[in-house]
Amino acid sequence: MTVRTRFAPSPTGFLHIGGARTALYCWLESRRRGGEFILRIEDTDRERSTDEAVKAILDAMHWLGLDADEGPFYQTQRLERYKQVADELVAAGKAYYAYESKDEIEAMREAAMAKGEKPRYNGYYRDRNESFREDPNRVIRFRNPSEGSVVFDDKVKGRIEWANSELDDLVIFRSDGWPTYNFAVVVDDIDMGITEVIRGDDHVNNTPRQINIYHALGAQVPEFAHLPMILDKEGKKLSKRTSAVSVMDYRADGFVPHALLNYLVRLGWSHGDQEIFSREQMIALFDIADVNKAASRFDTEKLAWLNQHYLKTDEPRSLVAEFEWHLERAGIDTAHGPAPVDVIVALRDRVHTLKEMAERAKIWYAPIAEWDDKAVVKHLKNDSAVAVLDAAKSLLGACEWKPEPIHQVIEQVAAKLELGMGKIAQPLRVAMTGTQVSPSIEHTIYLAGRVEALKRIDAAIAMAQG
RNA sequence: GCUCCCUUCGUCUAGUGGCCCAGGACACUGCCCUCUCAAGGCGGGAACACGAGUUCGAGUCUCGUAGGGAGCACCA
Repeated sequence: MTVRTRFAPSPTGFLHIGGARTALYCWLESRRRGGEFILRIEDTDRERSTDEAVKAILDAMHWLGLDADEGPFYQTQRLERYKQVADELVAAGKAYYAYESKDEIEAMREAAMAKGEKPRYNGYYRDRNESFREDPNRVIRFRNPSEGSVVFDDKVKGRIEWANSELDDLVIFRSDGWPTYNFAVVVDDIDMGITEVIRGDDHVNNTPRQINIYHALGAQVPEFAHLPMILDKEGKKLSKRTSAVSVMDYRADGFVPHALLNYLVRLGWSHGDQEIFSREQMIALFDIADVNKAASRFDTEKLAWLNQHYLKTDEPRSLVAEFEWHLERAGIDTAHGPAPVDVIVALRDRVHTLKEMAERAKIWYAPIAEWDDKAVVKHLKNDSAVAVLDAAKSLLGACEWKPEPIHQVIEQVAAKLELGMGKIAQPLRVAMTGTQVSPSIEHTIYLAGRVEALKRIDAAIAMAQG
């Protein structure tokens, strides 16, 4: 039987980090085993689901490169099917109509709590065999077994056993005519032939009751794998207030998809001491059975390290499109100025993100906005600065315009004036950028372009003499 | 309250009874390299939650304790 996994988000917000990792693990598990990956949108909560959220999730999945083989399927389009299955269950005596109001249910829960018991349905209609009637409170409840226990072997958590006496008769069809989550998922997973249910471990508690529904429906129970949560730096639940949670926020912050994927795959899973994984390696090596049981914390600094790793090692051309997206967002006009690919080469081992790179790239696309006074005083207002700038200017006017020849020019200036590189590079750096920090001097000059570089040297000479 | 789950350096993790006075990575830190900033190279400090038990031997098995988490909805 071919392996089929699915990612089933509810469209009530953006794709967040935890969801992205779940999607990644589902995707990897299906890819490694030559199976299929299905995307399903769980939108039965009509109040909270939105089309914008659906689009945001799809966009994020696409940006990450987690392509689905089937779907997206929408639960709202499968209402008739859920009705049909629920009716079958009622007809077979495995589910029944119940007519308590929400207030009555609430009172029931409070009474149970007061007695120190688990709040649950008291089973009033369980054996009353009431027939269908029009009633605003009409729901369908599943007749959960009252004896024995449910056992399953979770691929992450191990063996879990649950006494049926702990479970009550859950509502599978609400009074508003929509199925509930626990019912819809089971029907969907059966219909879609899902063999591996991989999801967050907040669903562990739902699993026994879902297994009972599988049994009632006479369906094969899939394998389950419940992933531990991802916490924030403080070990608290990830929340928008304390950290970036949306995948697309990470894009805006300048991370590349591969780095995020690599970070996520290592959060809760490992392969010996290996830290860096190409997509192919992830697919070949990942195994859901090797995932850790404990929750883990999201560490942006390690993500940043991985991001820089990919900025440094990826083919620069492959980063251009994403980098241009950031340049545009930073309000930079690239009509004039260096080729973005050259900027990437000059800056990639000096920044951790593409956002930072775009910020630093500004000095080559627009005039120097402000001069760092300390830099000017230290490197331009001294005995040798003017001579250095003059010498550089005349040689740069004629050399081939590439980093290597420019480097030769710098060395010639140093030799001619009998000065160390520090005395040569710093005045030129201030001339080019207005600051004392930038990439290697030959790249800094190269990126400015010959005309602009000479203009900036002239301006610096004027300043040095002024 | 009840049920279920979790617990190795600050963080992510390796470890499936002896190879572990616990290995790697991020972060931090010392030195080297160096035109600035980085990057890079070589070092350093840093952990088996606690207590019993099983065993010749326990991070690894069992049981308790403590701490953390999830769920107990006509939300997914």
